[in-house]
Amino acid sequence: MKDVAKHFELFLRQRSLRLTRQREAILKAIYGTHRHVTAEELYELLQKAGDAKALRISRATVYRTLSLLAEGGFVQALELGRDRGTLYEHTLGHEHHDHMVCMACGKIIEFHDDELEQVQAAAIRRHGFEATSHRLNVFGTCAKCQEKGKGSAAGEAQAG
Amino acid sequence: MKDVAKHFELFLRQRSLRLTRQREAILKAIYGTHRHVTAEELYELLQKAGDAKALRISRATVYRTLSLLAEGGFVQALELGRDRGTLYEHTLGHEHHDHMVCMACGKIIEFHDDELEQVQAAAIRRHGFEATSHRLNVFGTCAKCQEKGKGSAAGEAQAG
DNA sequence: CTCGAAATGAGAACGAGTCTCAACCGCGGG
DNA sequence: CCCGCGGTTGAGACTCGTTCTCATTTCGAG
Repeated sequence: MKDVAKHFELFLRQRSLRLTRQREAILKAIYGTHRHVTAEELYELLQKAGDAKALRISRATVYRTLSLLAEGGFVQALELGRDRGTLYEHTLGHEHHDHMVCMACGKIIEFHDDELEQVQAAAIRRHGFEATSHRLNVFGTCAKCQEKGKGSAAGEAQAG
Repeated sequence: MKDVAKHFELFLRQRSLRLTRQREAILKAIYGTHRHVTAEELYELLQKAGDAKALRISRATVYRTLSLLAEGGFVQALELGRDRGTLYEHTLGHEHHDHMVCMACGKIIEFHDDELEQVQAAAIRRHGFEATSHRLNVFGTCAKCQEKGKGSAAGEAQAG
């Protein structure tokens, strides 16, 4: 986290941007949670935290900073349908991973598989495409919810 | 296409829904293009086409029908960031495929790889998850744009 | 400390998508 | 072939995530 702050400062300096209290607070906030948060959640979180230090942060600043952090690779946006807003997760200290979203309980599970990455990369290359990033989102039912659902009613959920 | 209309009629009948001229027109429109279209594009398209037949279709109906078609598995939604709206593609006659999005020219390339699918399925199963669907979106530069970019300026684009 | 430029706050604006509800019309029954 | 029930539609209001505007504040180099 100390490290991250350093990196962020450097990143800003490189682009002649300023290190403001707001930006610091936002970086700290998103690195202080292990969850996937929306801009709004982060905003509310910062409202509370900020009261103590008399530091008000507007919604606009949260959005702006989140974009900045995404550009710098400090956070990553996750888009899982237009119903919820964009979710953010911090990236430093988390290697690339994919997401499984449980349609029953809403849990988001991160996973990583080397073989999968390799096969993916190969398939993409085979098509002459040069990938800079990729996102795999899996929708379905997590282990826990499979248990729960065994006797009782069934679920729905579908698409491709 | 004739086939699809039949299937759709059946689908509606099973759910005691009605086959209206609007629904027919929308189904026909989305099966009449090979592109990925937004609800808005489809709406405009239908405005023109409808003038001839004096059939006006409202935006609401386009959205409603698109959802219905998605439920029935006739179309599939593609979400590639909040900047554009949701894209739709018809599914019947198209097996499952993933998407590569060129950040330079905006082209969307569909591809499919059996090995990839298998490895994916295995990785997911290994985590005790039961998948009902998944989406792999790859962002980068298509072969054509790689050529173009070779001598001149570079591109940006990034994320995970 | 000074000053210019970047950053912020508040709220207006935007836009994709949804909702409302009166008018409409598929479609099964008579 | 007409009737009527209730699903469907159109128009536009509405929602809500996100971006924009612009006056004011605040970094931070000198």
